[in-house]
Amino acid sequence: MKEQSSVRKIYRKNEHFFTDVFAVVNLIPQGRVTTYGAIGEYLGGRGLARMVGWAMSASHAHSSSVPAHRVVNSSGELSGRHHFGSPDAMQKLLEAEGVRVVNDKVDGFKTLFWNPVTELEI
DNA sequence: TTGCTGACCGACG
DNA sequence: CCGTCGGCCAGCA
Repeated sequence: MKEQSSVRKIYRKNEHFFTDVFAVVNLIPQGRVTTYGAIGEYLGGRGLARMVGWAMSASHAHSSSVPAHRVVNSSGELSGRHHFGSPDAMQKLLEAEGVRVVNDKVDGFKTLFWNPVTELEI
């Protein structure tokens, strides 16, 4: 039984997806980071990572405070830094929370990684 | 409809 | 570490 696929159907052409992505991102604790894939996995299963990235680009227009800087790729790299106005804005936001960034990569990514799938367990 | 493109991911060589 | 490939899904020409 693949409950994942049934969950995924819910998000097919469903605006709800954006809202849920923003909701999860808002749950990321200060000084912690998560990944596009983890959020996608939590919401509907594998393969939604690109959708999450897509939603994040929309978060800019959403104007409400979505801590998008706490979302990095699976390698801990700041792949979305070019969408923050200036190329180093994302890094500065992270460093302001005590997250060290070296070479566009989160230092101690594994330790700081906040996984909604296991942390939320819903 | 096809065929790209994307703030992605994992496997493989 | 690097490049490639297949998978995922929405939007657009």
